[in-house]
Amino acid sequence: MKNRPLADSDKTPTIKEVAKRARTSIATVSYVLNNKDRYLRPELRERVLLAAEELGYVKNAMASSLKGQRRGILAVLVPQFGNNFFTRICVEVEAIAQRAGFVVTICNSDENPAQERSILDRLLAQRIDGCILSPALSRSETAILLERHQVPCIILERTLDAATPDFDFVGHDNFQSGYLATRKLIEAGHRRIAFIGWDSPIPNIHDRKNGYLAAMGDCGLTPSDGWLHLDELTVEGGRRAAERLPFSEITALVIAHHHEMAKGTLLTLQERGISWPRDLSLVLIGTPEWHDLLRPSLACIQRPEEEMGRAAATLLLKKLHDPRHREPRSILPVTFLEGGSIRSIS
Amino acid sequence: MKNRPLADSDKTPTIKEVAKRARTSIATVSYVLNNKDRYLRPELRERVLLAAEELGYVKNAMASSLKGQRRGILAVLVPQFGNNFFTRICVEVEAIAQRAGFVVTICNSDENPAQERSILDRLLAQRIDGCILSPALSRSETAILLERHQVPCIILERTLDAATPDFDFVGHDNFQSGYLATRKLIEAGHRRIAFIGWDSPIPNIHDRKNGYLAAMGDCGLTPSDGWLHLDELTVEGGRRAAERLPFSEITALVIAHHHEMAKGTLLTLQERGISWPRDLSLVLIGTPEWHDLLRPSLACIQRPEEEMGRAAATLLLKKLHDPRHREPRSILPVTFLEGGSIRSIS
DNA sequence: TGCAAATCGGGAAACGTTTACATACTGTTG
DNA sequence: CAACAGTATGTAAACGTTTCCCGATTTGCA
Repeated sequence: MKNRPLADSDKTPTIKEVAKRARTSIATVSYVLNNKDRYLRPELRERVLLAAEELGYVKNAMASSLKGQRRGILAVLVPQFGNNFFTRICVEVEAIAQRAGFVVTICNSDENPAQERSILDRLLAQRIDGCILSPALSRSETAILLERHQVPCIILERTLDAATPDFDFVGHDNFQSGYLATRKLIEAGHRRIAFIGWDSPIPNIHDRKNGYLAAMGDCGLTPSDGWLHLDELTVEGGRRAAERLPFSEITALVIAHHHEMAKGTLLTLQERGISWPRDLSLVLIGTPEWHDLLRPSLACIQRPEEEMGRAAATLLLKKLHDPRHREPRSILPVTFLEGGSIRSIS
Repeated sequence: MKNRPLADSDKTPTIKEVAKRARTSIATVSYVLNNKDRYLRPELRERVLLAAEELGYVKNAMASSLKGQRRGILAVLVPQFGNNFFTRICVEVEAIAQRAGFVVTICNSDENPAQERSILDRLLAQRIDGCILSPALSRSETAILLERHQVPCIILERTLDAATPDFDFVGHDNFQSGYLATRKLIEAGHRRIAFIGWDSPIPNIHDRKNGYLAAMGDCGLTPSDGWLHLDELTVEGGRRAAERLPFSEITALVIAHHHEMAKGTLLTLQERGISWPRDLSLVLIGTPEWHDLLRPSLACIQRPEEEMGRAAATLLLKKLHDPRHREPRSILPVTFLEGGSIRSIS
């Protein structure tokens, strides 16, 4: 038995064919299918529904949004799709958007502004209803373009470069994460604390470093030369930074990024036989899946990915409903996750 | 300075306004913008391009696909978006689709057929150009609907239930992964090997178990009662399965799923003081980020996620170009990744 | 000079919807 | 029985493109 495509046409049927089959007009079909209230004999309504069902009719969202209807598509544009942090956020956004009847296109700019731009053009062409944007390199161009084209837009996690019009923003507290990580080590009695971070072109990433410096300063501590290393956000970068640490001087380390970079650092420590917390106490910013599988487990600064995803998505939905809706920048707090990687040396 | 929306309208301009500004017709603008070959004075062409630029014109993809053009959207519909395995595939698909000028909507059915169905309706309404589908619970309904609506469709990783028309397929070799994992343990001298897997409603998942049984059988070994445990694909499921293992009997264990389930199993082992490979040799199916961070590191069966993503995406693109294009089911092989979790007991 | 071919450009019909408006009945009321 | 409210349905104009078709101008060549 050959698998025949659709009822009696060879392409997915239109409203017109439904109308014909139900022996009525296009308009009537449209009214029924969108169940607008309109005086309609129940019998006719039934006939239309039946015809649509029999033909396997599926509304053409393009045609209907041409006439000014909602598009049905939200976009998420992130700089590192592979990074757990962003993946977790995407999962949450997708779930919420789905419940609201949208589909979500997820795009990866890969920290590349040119690529971000070309994606943006495609998204604008698609006339997406709204966008959650975490800009590559913090450039505001993309956000401004979205605004120019009146696409509701939430900036995620990364602040924009210039003094651009204040966009809606959802992020986490980078400063606090650096501060808290350092603080926890200080509270355990550490004084000689190093810091490994991303040599990033993104301004607010450096708040982690600033948090570290502030926590040190608040306790009257000054990092020596060679305690603070910034490098690439890769396994290699993590390795290089780790290799530059003066292990004889320091007793603790803040690893400011959980993704590839932390992996490089930890591998290097393991290979050099530096074990935690015996030789070095550790706090990691971010919560990789494996934080509690390592032995001893890793103390982490947990960022609220799920909450961020929810916050961004619901804020976007609100703006869809009322474009003038504004909310104060929401900078969500981080929490400290106990682990066995801190040794008390009081 | 107030941030004025667009050049001189308050909404994103249409081709008509570009035409007016360039003092020519809509038709001409369309020809220029799509650079179809048409006899056109270079001067006019310039004028059109300039006008479009000045107005910030962005083609309306909906209108243009209404007229039978390509839609510009591919879909990926997976059952576990949060699972690393699928995430890695999605990353690759997205990258390839992007290079081909598409955007990708990624949807999560969350192993829920009803949800899958409702997503499907939305995707059909969007008239997506093509779809990569990894069906929830292996039901073929979704795939059949896609075919009925003539949406090119690649089935990913999970075979469909009934003897449905043969769809294009990209997956990895589940049987081989179970077989190889077991085989490696046998080669290291183990005879009493247990297996923890997912009590799954999906048929081809059980090929891993079958691979395990076949490898045992091939070497004249028979698993005793209590060596094989299937449970939920969650941390809890992994814990429960681990707790039922007869540790006094067995010397090795195949953990058939890397995601949450493996985590539960490993945590339980750690908590009960069973260390690998001293007390128990381990092979894990799947390659979590942390496989080489654990000490000793974990021997893994590596599934070719990147390759699968690439294969599925390029196959889909080929089918877009020629809908009759067919390729044999591609079942990609797995590889063994050395690790410190196998003890030789020859 | 004449005329076909090449060059250049616009008019208008589709694509599949939504919706304002028009039309046509049926009671009910004064 | 005229008028009107209420009920029930259809007509047709948009929405923003693409592209077929046709007309007009220029060029090349006999």
